[in-house]
Amino acid sequence: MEELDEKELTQALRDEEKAKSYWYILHDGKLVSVEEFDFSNYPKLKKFADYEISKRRAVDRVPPHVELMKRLQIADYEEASDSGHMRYYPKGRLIKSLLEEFVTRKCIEYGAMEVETPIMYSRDHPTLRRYLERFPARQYIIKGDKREFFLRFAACFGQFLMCSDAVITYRNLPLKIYELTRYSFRKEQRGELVGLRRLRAFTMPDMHTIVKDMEQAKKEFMNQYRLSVETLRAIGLTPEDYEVAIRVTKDFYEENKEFLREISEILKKPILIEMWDRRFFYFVLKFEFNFVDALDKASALSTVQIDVENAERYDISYVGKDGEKKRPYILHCSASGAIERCIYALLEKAYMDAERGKPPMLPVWLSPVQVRVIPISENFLDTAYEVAEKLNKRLIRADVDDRDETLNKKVRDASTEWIPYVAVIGKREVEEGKLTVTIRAESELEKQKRMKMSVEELIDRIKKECEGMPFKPLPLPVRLSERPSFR
RNA sequence: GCCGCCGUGGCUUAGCUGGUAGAGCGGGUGAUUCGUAAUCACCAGGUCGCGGGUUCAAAUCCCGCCGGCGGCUCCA
Repeated sequence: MEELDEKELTQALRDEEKAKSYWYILHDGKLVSVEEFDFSNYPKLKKFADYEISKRRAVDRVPPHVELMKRLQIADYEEASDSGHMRYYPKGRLIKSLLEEFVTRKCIEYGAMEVETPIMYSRDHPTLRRYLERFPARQYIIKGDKREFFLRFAACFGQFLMCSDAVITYRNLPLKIYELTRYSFRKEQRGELVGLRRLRAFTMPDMHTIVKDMEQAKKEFMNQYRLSVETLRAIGLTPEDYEVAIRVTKDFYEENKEFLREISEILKKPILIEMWDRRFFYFVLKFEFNFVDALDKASALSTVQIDVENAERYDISYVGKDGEKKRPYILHCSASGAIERCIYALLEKAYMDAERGKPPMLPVWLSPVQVRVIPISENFLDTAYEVAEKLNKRLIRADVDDRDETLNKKVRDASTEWIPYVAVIGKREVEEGKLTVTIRAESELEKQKRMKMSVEELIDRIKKECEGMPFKPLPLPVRLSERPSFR
């Protein structure tokens, strides 16, 4: 049994080696080989292409987000677990919850039905077995009473098995099913694991769309491309933050040049194309949005694939208008990519901002503390509590620095915590009925932007900024003195 | 998985060629009630990642393991 697995694995790897890749840049409707493309206006795309093609990377330091995730008490390594399994502190859990809720909402608004499927499956299930043989990833194996199980590495299994048993007609198509997989497991090699970028247990929003034919597949592909752009943008990652890659078989490309040109029109930026002379994965077309980090490493966030193989393998079919059973195509979509990887990207982006003199921060809707209220002295503590209470009641995460520390110290701490709004209250403020608020997003590292505003004005401002995004209450005690430090 | 570097109180770290640990931050206590980036003093806190070995003696040398990072590889 073990021996057989080994054979299958090498066979699949060999297949992979056999397919040749050709690299191009698609820009303004023209396909140019990577060697001929003028990258001078696209330094990040150049970095990305280098990373993908030459696999060249000279890095001699720990990625910046690792120190940040620890210092900001978002996440940390958990030595008692396997590598690549993190602990998330209250702030990290909050950020994850918000992202999870947001992406899930996006997919449901898009028309997906949310389901839940098991996290482990029998290794001997005939259909799954063939899938595993085809993709020799390293899985976690769990021993049951009689059978052995593997932990899922995506939601494909559960959703495909569900669809295989479902009665689906052409009227139901396109049929979208969504699951937030917490977790998906991939036993990546140890040397591949880094901070929040690459994990062995990660949270993956995974949507599958069953479509009746290639026309419908292409239409959905385009819609989901747009969905992914929107999702990342709302999360805080704009198209300037990532590079687009499209991987396609030569045949598909030749037959769909116009379609790919239309795709490239959506973001109007050059796209790295990897073309395979034959199909060796289950898909004929996929795109990825790749985040390029502070050390020039790239990793995929959103991705959509057109799967031409698994409907057959899982015996998924639909009844056509003519009453005949037909074989659909399936799209795989992760609108945001792994949630942990989104946090990694946001932290790396903030780090790169700081290098350019901009105070690093998270988007306001994701900031664990949105407003810190600092009383100038003990005399204004009660007023500070009142202000914080008012904010929290209006669904804004606010806390109060009630510690016996100097004002300077409190201001400094609020800043190193990346708190977007710091409101100071003293005699002047009480008399004027206004707060003196430091606005991080409009500050520079050396020069803070400060504004007098009423509580209502502050509320309006934050409400506007966070419009349409999910909210969760402060995950920590309001008073800093009552709050533990997790490191 | 392979190769390399690393692992000292909660955190950051000093400790040269072996003689059983020093600091800063954080924490506790007291003083201080402060107008925008670290107030002062005192106190507590360490089986030096884990397990073996060499030695009169190991944080320091050797072996194994675990964990982190980097490279190779890989990323459904």
